[in-house]
Amino acid sequence: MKYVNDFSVAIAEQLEGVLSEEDIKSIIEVPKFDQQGDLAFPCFVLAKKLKRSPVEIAQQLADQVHYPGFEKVVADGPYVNGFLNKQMVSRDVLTTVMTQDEEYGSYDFGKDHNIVIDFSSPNIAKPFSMGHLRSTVIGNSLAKIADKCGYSVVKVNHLGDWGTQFGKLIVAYKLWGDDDKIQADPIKELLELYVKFHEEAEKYHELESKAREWFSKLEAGDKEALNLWEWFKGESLKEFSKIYQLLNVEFDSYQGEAFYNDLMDETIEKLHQNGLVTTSEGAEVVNLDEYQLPPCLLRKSDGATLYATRDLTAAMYRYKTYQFEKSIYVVGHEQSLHFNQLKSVLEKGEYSWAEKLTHVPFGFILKDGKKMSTRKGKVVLLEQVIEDAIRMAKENIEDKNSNLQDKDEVAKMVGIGAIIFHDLKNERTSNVEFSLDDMLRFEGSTGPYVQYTHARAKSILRKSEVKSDTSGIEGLTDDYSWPVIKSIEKFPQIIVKAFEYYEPSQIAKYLIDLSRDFNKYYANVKILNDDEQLESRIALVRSVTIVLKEGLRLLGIKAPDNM
RNA sequence: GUCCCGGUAGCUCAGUAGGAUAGAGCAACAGCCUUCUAAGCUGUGGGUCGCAGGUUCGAAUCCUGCUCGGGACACCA
Repeated sequence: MKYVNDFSVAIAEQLEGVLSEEDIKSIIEVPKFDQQGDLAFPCFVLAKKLKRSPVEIAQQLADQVHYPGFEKVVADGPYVNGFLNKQMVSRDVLTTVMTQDEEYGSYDFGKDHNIVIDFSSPNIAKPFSMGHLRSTVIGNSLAKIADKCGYSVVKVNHLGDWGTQFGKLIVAYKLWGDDDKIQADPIKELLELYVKFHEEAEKYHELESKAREWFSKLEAGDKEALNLWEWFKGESLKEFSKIYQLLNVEFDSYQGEAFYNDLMDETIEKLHQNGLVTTSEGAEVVNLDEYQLPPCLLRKSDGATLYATRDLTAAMYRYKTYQFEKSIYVVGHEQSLHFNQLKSVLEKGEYSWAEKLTHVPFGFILKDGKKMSTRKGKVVLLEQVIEDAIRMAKENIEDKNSNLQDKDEVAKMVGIGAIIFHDLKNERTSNVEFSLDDMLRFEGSTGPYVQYTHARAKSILRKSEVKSDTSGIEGLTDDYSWPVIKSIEKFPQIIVKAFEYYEPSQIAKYLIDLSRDFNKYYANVKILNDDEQLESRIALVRSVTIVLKEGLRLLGIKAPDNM
């Protein structure tokens, strides 16, 4: 923030080169407690250099530093604490936000660069699990954040539409399948077939080899196998698109694994030319000893290609097609090794863009402390959870605001907002225990809390006569508006942080903080009071709505004006 | 066995370039709606930051060892 610059310049003036302005800037921090001021300069480093007591130095600096942007500068033990001029800063911040509106916090450092984000990527013929939800909402949010930073974003849904599971499914279908049942509820039926297959396969091992047989047929282009595959895929996509519509997620490409089938030989051939491929135990592999990694398998001893081959092919295809600056994979953290191998193979092959690949892992959703397993049918269906959330949101509306218009529309925004926010508020990499109660909570640090804060603020704006105009903003000096102002001022930095760490949770946490600050303000200050600061207070409220709405948008959540 | 994550309040988690007195939400208890939406606000209780060393003026944060939990480790994706 620019006030850090001002502070470091003011301090640098007094130090006569003992520390550079850059150094000072990097030392400056935000005090832990409000009463300690807005910016602090700890004097420990200086004490060492000057061989004097830090307390003494702080005292001297505090007496000498003067800058019109500060109300006062005081020494507090070994710290020099600066108190910003509230009137001036608040006027600046509010004017900026209202002028820039939804562009506030936007950057253009990503201009003219493409980012490919691979996310969601559900498996065909399997239900859309909570795990896929994580990939979907994280990826979707990262796409919006990257766009906010100026990048051109390509959102890729790398569908799991190929692999031996289709062999299993075909076998199961032929043995126990019922067309009518599948038509009626495809995902559920296909899942049951899949689960049944694994149950039966434990007793009758020949099922496994039958499945491999059918998958080979599929790869060879067998008519019957292909038709079944098309059918399963079509039904699955119908189901998925329902969910994407609810979550308001869109993709630029649905090129899944099957798309790369014809390019696989070419990939292996290229790697051969680079001299990377060796044969081991009948399989074609790339040795990665120098990276301290196990070898990467490209082709099984029976001639079939593997997951790694497909991902290598996809990476090459994407680089050729999009010339990406970054290629991000939002995939569960259990696949870290796979992506390390992927990157290492490309590095070894001297593909200069290998370093542009980034695996953005996330922890999984646990059930009773363990990973959920599709094979055993131990999954919680996302669609069910979404329905529950919307229904509960509706009940809340009937209960608290039954005169509301568009109840169903708002219930949808709130219910889904709760689910998405719940998923994004925690650090990506931590595993989370599945808890329906937590997901459907609308109080405390939740999406609906932020939405509610936004709706209250909007409600005030509807009641005020003040025009959306910056000329009357004089600035605010009270204690309750100050945390709100400082919070609003931080928004642009939060976006950069969220982008650099690939962490939407940074934004989610920020929105909770801002909402809390604003709710305190709301509870303690009469906003619609006709005095000379009315326009400034309204500007504050308006700025809060702008930031909350934009922040929620970056998470993929809608902000109703009324709830 | 090797490698990668993680262990902070009863529960879920913040604390990301080492800094002042350890922070929220939930749950529990006690308050606040004739005034801008109570999905809110205010207060109370609750902690050997997994354990032990080390580096430092200063460690929840960095290093080492141990321990517990999860994950990955060649023909699945």
